[in-house]
Amino acid sequence: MKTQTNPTIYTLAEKAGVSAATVSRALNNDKLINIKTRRQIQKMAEKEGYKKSPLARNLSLGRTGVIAALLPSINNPIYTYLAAKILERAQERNYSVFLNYSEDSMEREKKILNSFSNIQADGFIIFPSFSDRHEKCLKKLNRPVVIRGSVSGKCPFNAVWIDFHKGAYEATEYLIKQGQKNIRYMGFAGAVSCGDERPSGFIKAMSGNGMKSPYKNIIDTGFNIESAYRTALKFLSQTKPDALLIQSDYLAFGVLRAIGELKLRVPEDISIISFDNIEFSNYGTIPLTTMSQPFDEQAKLLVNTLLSRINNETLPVVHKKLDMKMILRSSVCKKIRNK
Amino acid sequence: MKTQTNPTIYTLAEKAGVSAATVSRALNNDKLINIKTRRQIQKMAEKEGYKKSPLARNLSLGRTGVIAALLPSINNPIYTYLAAKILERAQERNYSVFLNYSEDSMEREKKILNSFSNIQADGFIIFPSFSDRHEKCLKKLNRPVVIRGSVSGKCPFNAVWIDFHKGAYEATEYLIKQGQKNIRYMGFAGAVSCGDERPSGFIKAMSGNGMKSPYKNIIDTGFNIESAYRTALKFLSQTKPDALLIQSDYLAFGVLRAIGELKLRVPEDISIISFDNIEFSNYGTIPLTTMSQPFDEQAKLLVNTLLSRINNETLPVVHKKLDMKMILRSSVCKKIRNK
DNA sequence: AATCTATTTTAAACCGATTGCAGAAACAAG
DNA sequence: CTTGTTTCTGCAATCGGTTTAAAATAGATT
Repeated sequence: MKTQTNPTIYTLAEKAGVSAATVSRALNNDKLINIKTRRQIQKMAEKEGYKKSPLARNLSLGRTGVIAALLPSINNPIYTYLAAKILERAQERNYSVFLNYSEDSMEREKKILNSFSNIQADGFIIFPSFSDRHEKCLKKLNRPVVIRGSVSGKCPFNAVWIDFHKGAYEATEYLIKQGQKNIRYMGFAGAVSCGDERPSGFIKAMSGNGMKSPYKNIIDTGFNIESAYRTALKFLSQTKPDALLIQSDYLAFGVLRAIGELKLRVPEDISIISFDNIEFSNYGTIPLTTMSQPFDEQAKLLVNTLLSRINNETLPVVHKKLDMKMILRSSVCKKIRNK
Repeated sequence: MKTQTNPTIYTLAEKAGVSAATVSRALNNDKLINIKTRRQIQKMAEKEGYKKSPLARNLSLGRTGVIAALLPSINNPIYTYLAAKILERAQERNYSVFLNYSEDSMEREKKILNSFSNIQADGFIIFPSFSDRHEKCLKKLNRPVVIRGSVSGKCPFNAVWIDFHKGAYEATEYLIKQGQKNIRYMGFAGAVSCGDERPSGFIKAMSGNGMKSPYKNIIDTGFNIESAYRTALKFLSQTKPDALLIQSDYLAFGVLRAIGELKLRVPEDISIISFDNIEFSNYGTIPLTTMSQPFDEQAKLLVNTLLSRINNETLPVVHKKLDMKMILRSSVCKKIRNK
């Protein structure tokens, strides 16, 4: 079997007795080329197993057909789901996606952002984990960027985020309506600095219902599941709250382990609402009531605004906030109190 | 702010009063260029914010620096973990990775494999979900391929896989030693056709211990968590086995929901061992005893064999099988029987 | 037959690098 | 001063496409 070099527009041109320009145009179905010639060349290309070289094509066109995405973590499946949806949407529009994960490390995040400027993607989707001090980094990319995360009104990049404030408010209200009194919020305190508004939503709902000094009711779990487990174990062996509002389903699974070890029952002894609606939240011994974030809509929005921006850099900057939806399952119960 | 076109070796050459060839060589730190000239050009490139165009470079070099990977599913985190490790290893060696997911759909798998031949990656990592009838597809890629999955001895591609047979055998033996009698295997029956050897390992251990017609003890869950839940719910409301061996931690979470709904306790009423050691398996109300598969070693092996093959196509084909390790947690108990 | 116009096709530049080969410069030796 | 080496630099081709502007051909009009 000889090493057969792939056909190019030049070899095709020779075989067809026309010029390379004609072949190129014919393969792009350019009306400039006579329909007969076009068909004939297309058929020949098919027969010879011709494949366009994306490399050459992109060099010539000055675009890569690639968008790069920076996600915070591989462990929390929510980012995998989002990545998958982004992939899908991008592929529909003939874009490829490079994924990368910062693993909630500021250092890695910086490093990846810098490496992105060598990657020559046509645009970027960024999930920042650390405040918006990146702005200079992102500007240096010199390409359209869409941020997934809350930003201030004057942020010069497109952004899409979830109304966590409202979500937390509604979840807390719901718990209160179910008769829960002693409610705690558990989550990664560091997330607040980069715009996590869940704690403030929680506090608003709690203080609106007459709870005082609600800040004391916020417990920092750290950002990974193991630290959430340890924190919960320590906390719950001392205190027995009625209900927990947890920053993510992912962290909730850490808390659940502590609950299991302490032989507490959900929801009889303790009710739980968390955030995200990852697939796992609906399985395991106790399906979790959760505040769902819209994966499809989010991904569609991220990809669409990015691609529009890529194709027309003068488009106005868009900041879009999406709502959450409560998914009722089995981790919350009505608390009946004997006065 | 004017639209500043990026510097190229040509603009640099002009500014430095040398030829583009010299600039190119200097930037590649070619000893052919006088050390003084080299430093000077490098410094200038730095100052001008010069970035090599990967597109042009790769076209010229005839390689892309990209490897593409086809994974079966986004929902089962094990593939995300593996993807992340593959990403890491590839990045260490300056390769980028395109990910794609077949979602256990044969149609999608075919489609993606075909699209891969347009992608011009330097090599491919393929997790086949559907037997090895792809061989022609993979050959058409005309590039190095490494398969993650068991293959026959004469398979012409590199392959890395896990010794699921042995893993299942050991897990079953362990359950038997714990005094469990009525043990069932639950998993996706379709996986067998593409080389899943867990059922055979299970059967070997069971029949070696005097159990007759062990095939009846295999229950098909389908491949997703929801169907695993439904199957388990139906099955467990009729039968109460002592223990379950479950194909993956992922599916085990589906089964756990059924167990929770039926008010059974793990491990008091029913013991569980599953496979993979995903992060979630260590959390939730009951940490699962599981047969761990080596993520790091696997990813390293996949990437290394692929890259070696890319850099030297004449290397011999390697088939490598990796062992599992049992991780003891809380989902199995010793069964004490009153005769 | 000559002119004009509309339709097809092609030559050549370009995208931004790499690299073989030839030639220039620097230096040493005779 | 000439010749021979060694070291350094540049020309030009190459990778495989796209696209502008110009040339060739065909068809219509007088």
